[in-house]
Amino acid sequence: MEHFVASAGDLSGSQSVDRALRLLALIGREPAGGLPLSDIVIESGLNKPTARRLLLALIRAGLVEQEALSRHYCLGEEAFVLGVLAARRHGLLELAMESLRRLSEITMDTSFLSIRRENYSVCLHREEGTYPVRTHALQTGQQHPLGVGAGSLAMLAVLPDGEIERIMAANEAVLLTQYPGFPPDEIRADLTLARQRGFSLNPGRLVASSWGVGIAFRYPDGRVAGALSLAAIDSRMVPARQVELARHLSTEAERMERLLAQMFVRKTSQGDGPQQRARPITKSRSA
Amino acid sequence: MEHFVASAGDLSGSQSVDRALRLLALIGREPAGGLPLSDIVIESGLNKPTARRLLLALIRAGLVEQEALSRHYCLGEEAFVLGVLAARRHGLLELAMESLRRLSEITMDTSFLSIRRENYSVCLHREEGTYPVRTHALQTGQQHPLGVGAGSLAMLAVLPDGEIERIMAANEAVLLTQYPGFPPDEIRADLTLARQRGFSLNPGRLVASSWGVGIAFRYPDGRVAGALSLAAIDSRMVPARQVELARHLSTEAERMERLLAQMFVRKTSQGDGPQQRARPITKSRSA
DNA sequence: ACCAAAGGGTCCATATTATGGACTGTCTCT
DNA sequence: AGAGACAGTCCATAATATGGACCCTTTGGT
Repeated sequence: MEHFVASAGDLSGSQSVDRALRLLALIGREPAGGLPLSDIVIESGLNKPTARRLLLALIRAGLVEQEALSRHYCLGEEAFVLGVLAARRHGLLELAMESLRRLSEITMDTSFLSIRRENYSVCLHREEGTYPVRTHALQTGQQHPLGVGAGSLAMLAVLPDGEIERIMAANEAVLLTQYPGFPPDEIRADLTLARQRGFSLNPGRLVASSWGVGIAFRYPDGRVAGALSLAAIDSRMVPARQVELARHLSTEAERMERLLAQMFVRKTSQGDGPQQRARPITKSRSA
Repeated sequence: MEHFVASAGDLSGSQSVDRALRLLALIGREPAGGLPLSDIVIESGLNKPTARRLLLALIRAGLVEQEALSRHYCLGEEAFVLGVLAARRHGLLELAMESLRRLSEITMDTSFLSIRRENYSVCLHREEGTYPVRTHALQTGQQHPLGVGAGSLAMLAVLPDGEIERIMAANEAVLLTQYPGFPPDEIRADLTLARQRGFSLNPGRLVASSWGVGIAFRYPDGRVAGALSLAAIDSRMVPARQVELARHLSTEAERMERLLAQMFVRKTSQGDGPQQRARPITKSRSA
C-alpha cells in the first residue's frame, strides 16, 4: 500500500472527505451525461473500490446520481437544491442575468458569465444572441484553464504577475496536452495585449472563426469576481466592433462591481451587533 | 467511545463522508447567516473536534465558508457553482420560473415553488406578488415537514396512504415540539379536504392570517416533482377565490408536467446508443 | 476592573475505519 | 465461443478518524 505522507505542516485530517469532495467536483466538471466509473478512477487517481465507496456515500447524500442504463455518475438533485440555497449568499448569476440579457440584446451576439475556480474558469451562463450564425464554443458548466477563452483570459489578465506565472505553471501540462491552440507563450502574448487594450480577445483559438472579447470585474476587496464576455464569428469581430463590444462589456462590468459593492455593504453592516475585529481563523497558540 | 453499530444489513462504508455531507445539508437548511459551531455540534450530534474537522474538509472544498467575524459556517461559493452545474440536469426551478411569474402577475399574490426532500418540503423560489399586503411566511430555502404549508401539504396529499403514515410518524416529534399550529390530526384532516377539493389549503396555520393554496405536480413516472402554491392574507382567500387561484395553479401544474415529460423523453432517447435494459445497480451475486 | 461562563479551536493515544489487491459477474466485439 | 473491458465486491491489514481533556478569547455581570 503506497500512501501519501502528509507532507509538510499539513495538520488536518479527514482524507476520505477530501477525496469524496474531489470526486464531486470531478463529476461536476463533466458537462454531458456524467462519467463512467472507469473514467472517475483514472481522473481521480483513486482505485476502484475506494472510488466506488465514496461515490456511494455521495449517492446516499443525493449529491450524485447513477443513471440506471449508462451507469454513469452525474450530479444529483441535492446538488441542485444546495446550489439554490447557496445562491442566497452567492447570487452572482442572478446579479449578472440582467447584464447578460442586455448585452445579448444590444449586440445580437451570445454573452457569457464566467468565474474563476482556482486555476480554471467556469462558465456559469450562456445567454444566446439573436444573430443567426452563432458559435457554440462555450456551454454552461464548461471549464477551461485560465487564459483559454475570452472571459477566462480577461480574468487572468487582471491578476498580479506572480500569480499569473504560478497559474500558467500549474496549467502548463494540461495546456500542452489538451489545448493545442493555446501554447503558453501565445497566452502570455494575449495577456499583454489584453492589458494594453483594456479587454481580452480570443481570436478563434478554441474553435476556428469563433472569436470572443471579455472584461473581468472584481469584488470590492479587489479579488476577481468573474468576467463577462461576448462571442461571435470572426466577420463580426473586426477591430472597430471589438472596441464597440468592449464598451458595452465595460458598462456592464461596472454595473456588476456596483452591485457587488452594495452587497458587501449590506453583508458586513448586517453582521450581528457592533464592530468586532476579526480573529485569525486558525489556531493562535501563545509563545 | 460509544459507537453506532452498523445496524441490519448495512454493507457500506465511508462513515466520515456521510457525516460530512450531513453537516453540509444541515448548514444548507439554515437560511440567514449560517450556523455557529456550537449549534452544529448540537444539531448534528457529533462532538466538537469531529464536527470541526469535517467542516474544515468542507471548507477546503469550498462548499462551506466560515465568516470571519461571526465565525458562523455557511454555504460556500463552490456549492453555488455546483448547483448551477447540476441545474443542467435538474432544472426544475428554471422550468418553473415562467409559471411562477405568470401566477404572481395574474393573481397579484406571492407564488412559491417547493419540492420534496425526504420527509420535508423545501422552498426553492418565492416570486413576489404586487399586492401591497404580503405575507412573509415562507422564504426561499426554508424547510418544513411535509404537511406544513400549502405546497408542502399538496405534495403530501398526492402520496400513497402508506407513505403518508410513514412520513407523519417520522415527523411527529418535530411537529409536536416545533409546530404548535400543526397537530398531526389537523394535518390529516387537511389532507382529506385537499384530496376532495383537488387543491391544498393552509388556513393560516403557520402564520395567522397568512393563507395559502397549493397543487402538486409529478414526474412522468409518477413521483412527486414539486408543488406550486400561492399565499395571501385571509381576506383575499375567501372560498370563491380559493377555487379561482386553484384553477390558475392547476393550469401551471399541468404545464410543468408537460415540460417534465418532454425532458424525460429527451433524456432517455439521447442515451448512448440502442436500448440497453437496466441492470440492478447493486451486487447480484449468483446462487 | 476583575472574574466566571460560554464558546471557538486544538492535541494525541486509541481503536475503529478506510484501503486496495485480487476476485466475480456481465456485456460486447470478433 | 473466447477475449477483453467494465462494473461491482470481498476481506485482512494498516492507516485513519475519534473524542475526552485542554487552552485561548470574548462576553456579561457586579
